[in-house]
Order: sequence, then structure tokens, then C-alpha cells
Amino acid sequence: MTALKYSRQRESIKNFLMHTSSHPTADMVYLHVKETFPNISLGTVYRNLNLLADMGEIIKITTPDGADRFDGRTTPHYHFFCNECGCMMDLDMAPLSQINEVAGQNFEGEIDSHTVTFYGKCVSCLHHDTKATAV
Amino acid sequence: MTALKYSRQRESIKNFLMHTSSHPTADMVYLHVKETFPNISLGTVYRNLNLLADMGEIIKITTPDGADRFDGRTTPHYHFFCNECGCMMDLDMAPLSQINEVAGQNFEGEIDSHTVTFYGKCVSCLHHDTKATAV
DNA sequence: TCAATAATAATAATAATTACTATATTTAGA
DNA sequence: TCTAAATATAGTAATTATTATTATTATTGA
Repeated sequence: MTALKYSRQRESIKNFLMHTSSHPTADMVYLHVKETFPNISLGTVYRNLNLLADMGEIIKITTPDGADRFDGRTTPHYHFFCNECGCMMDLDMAPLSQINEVAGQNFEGEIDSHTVTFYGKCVSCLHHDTKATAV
Repeated sequence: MTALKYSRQRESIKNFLMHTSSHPTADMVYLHVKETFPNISLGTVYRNLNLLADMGEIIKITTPDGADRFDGRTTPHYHFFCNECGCMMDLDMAPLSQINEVAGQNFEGEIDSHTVTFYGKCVSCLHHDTKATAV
């Protein structure tokens, strides 16, 4: 109900997320936007991130390392999470379009969406390893 | 390196997880085990849950509602999370066995595992809805 | 039985996020 | 353009989930 009012801070937050693929945490967004708005508060960042996520303009990603991350790319895609450095990146692979129906076959509830997250070691962690990893 | 020593508390925690499919949070585990060990501490529950997860005897599940959940079922399977009541349940569907390779095709890192989580509304939330949902 | 070691309970500390409130910004209308 | 209503903000306090600390207790191998 409550009408949304423009704010430069929100625009800056959204703009940052549209132009990065780093899947930043709220704190990383805060540090970035702080460069333009030196006295923006962390609460403002959180409130706007949640607002934008609720409106579907960005996506909130739950990760195993505590802080949630945010993604300005809203078209369906999947993520990789590095167990070593905690970085998160997009994967270049086709969406599993039938999977919601497959999952719904032996399930009585209603399935609207899904997330897929892959885990392992990112390229740069592979290369920075001191020990050679035997296969 | 450090040798593991038996503890009745840890056994009780593991036993609970082996016999429930409720995907409890640390706090729910605490409340349950408290019935048998009235002065067990929450820290003990957390420490043992992490220990068991590290040993691969249970699984830690990241959820969008803050608290992590724990699962005594360690064979590959997928989860459903109800956006309305926050309950989590197992889905009866075949594991996507090829998906790690598919994801790895255009990816330079190393992919070890994946999780799939479905979102929507569970049966009991569907039924308890006051409004009829038009399709 | 005993000594070494790991586990515990109780508590304090930390990290991520949300809530509160007085002030500032936005915006629709006169 | 000016004004008033409504929303947004900064700054701060509070909450929640989790980890760290430490003195005491339980386990275990000799």
C-alpha cells in the first residue's frame, strides 16, 4: 500500500548491483555506496536491499558463510560458492526448466521456484594451492 | 588429529537427528535434548552439530530464514522450504547425477557437490489459507 | 585406580540483521 | 514556486544466531 518514494541512496545501491557480478554482501554494498554517500548508514543499505529484493529487482542469496549476498541479475541462473575463499560466481548453464514439475510430482504442496548452488574450489584457489592435489 | 572422545550428549544429538525428518535448527535440537539432559548447554549443541557435520554424519542446511538447520539423512536428496511457515521437508525425487559435470563444462574451477532447494507453499499452509487462491 | 585428554556447562563475545526515532528529502497539489 | 503530508535517512540501540573462553567434569587407555 505504502507509496514508494525515490531516494538517491536506493538508486545508487541498485545501480551498483546492476553493474557488478561480485554478489556482494550488505556490508560490501555499504562500503561501495559510502564512496558516493559518505554518511549513508548500514541500516539504509539493509532496508533498501530488502525493499529491492521484495520488489523482485534484485535477488537475495543465502550462503553458508553467514552473510547473505545480493545479485542484480534477476533472470534464472545458478551459483557457485567456493568453499575455500567464500567467493560466489554465476555459472554459465541452462536453467533446469522442468525441475519444478519433477519435484512436484510426489509432493502435495505448491512449488514456485528453486535455487541450485554448486560447491567446490574456484580457479584462483586451485592455482594458489601450495600442495599439488593428487587425483 | 585430536582424538574424538565419546559423549552421551553427542550421541543423543545424533540419535535425535537420525530419527526425525523435521530438519531442526540448533535451538530445536537443544530443546529436545534438554529433555534428557536438563542442563546441557546450547554451546554444546552447536559444537557437536558442527563436529558431526564436519565428520559427514549429519548435514548442515543453509536456509533463508536465519537459523541453519540440520539433517540426519546424509544420502543425496533435495529440500523444500515453505515461504509461509518456514518449514523444511525432504523431496522424493531422483538426484541430478550429471549436474555437477554439466555445471563444470563452462567453468574453470572444481565442482564437488551441489544443493537444490525448492520454494513455495507447503500442504498445510495451502489448506490453512483463508482466501481461495485463483489460478 | 590414575593421569592425560577431551567434553561439558556457563558465560561472554562477535557478527549479521532489524528496530527505533528525530531529522531530512521527496512529491503532489495549491 | 511554496507547502504540507508522507516516506527516507542517519545514527543508534536492540535482537538473533553463532562462536569463543574457561573452570570443572567425564572418558579412556595404561
